[in-house]
Amino acid sequence: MAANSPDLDALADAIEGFNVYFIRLSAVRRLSFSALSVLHTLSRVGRPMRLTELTATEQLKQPALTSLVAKLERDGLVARRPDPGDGRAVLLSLTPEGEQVVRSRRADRVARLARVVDRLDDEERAALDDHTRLLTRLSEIAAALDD
Amino acid sequence: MAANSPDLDALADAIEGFNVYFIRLSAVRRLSFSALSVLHTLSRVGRPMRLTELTATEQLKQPALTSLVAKLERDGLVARRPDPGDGRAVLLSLTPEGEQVVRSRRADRVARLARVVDRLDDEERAALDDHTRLLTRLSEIAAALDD
DNA sequence: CGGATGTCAGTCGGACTGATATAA
DNA sequence: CTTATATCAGTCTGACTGACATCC
Repeated sequence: MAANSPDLDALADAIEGFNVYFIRLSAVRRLSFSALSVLHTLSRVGRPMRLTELTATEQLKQPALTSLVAKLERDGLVARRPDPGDGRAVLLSLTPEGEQVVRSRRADRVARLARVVDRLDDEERAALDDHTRLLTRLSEIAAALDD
Repeated sequence: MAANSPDLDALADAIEGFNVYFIRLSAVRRLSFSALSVLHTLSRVGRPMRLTELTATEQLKQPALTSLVAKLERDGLVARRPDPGDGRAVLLSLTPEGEQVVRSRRADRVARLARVVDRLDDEERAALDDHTRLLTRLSEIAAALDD
């Protein structure tokens, strides 16, 4: 390992260790991991999406998404309407209730983070925003590499 | 929001965004998420574990672990032997082949990280080890809070 | 005996593949 | 006609609950 390069093994371990804690899902309204992921993606993208578009980000095939979205629609979390410009396609968007689920999950995670950050010392806490920026940069680069 | 406190919403978003990228599993040997998680836990803990002990870290009930471990044993990735000190219990450990699976997954992730880190500028790259330390601190605190 | 550990049996949801309808 | 989008049908894996055998 080169002297001046970052320790990627240590970083990978740190990420994995942190994920073990961060991922633990407070089972919101009996929704599956995939269901929550769809809600989250719709929220993050912020505009109506097609089923096919979701197959790219979710790890599901089209038929699985069809039935998953049907369930989310029955539950009142997702709205489906035909695409006015393309008779084959369906446009999916979050209902207000669906948005509420996403917000509530985010709030849970922030509350969890707050309890952890509370235990940091002042110096560590001061470094946290830089940390956030770097993490965001890594995500952006990673997303760009996937194109 | 207080002026001198870190932006937890931004941090939560950054973590979620990064996980979207980092979690994507290269389907190793047709192993399920749960199966990989068990292998990973056994590797991380580094000593034989009971089924019951695994139910605490994995998000599975005992019967599910029984069949999952049975499958892993058939596949030669996990070894089961009776606990010499307790006739009810079974001790689970990774076989060399199981350890190889974990190593290979780690290597994949490090390689992925390397491609991303490559695109950072010098200043960002220099900050990365501090980043790792902070992330590790967060995991340790989070783990301690769960007791 | 009561509590802990693990397994067995039956059920169910969620995902896959392959085939199909409809529109671009 | 070919391609894209979505859905339907059938199957299978993986997880659950509840009952059970075994050992502390």
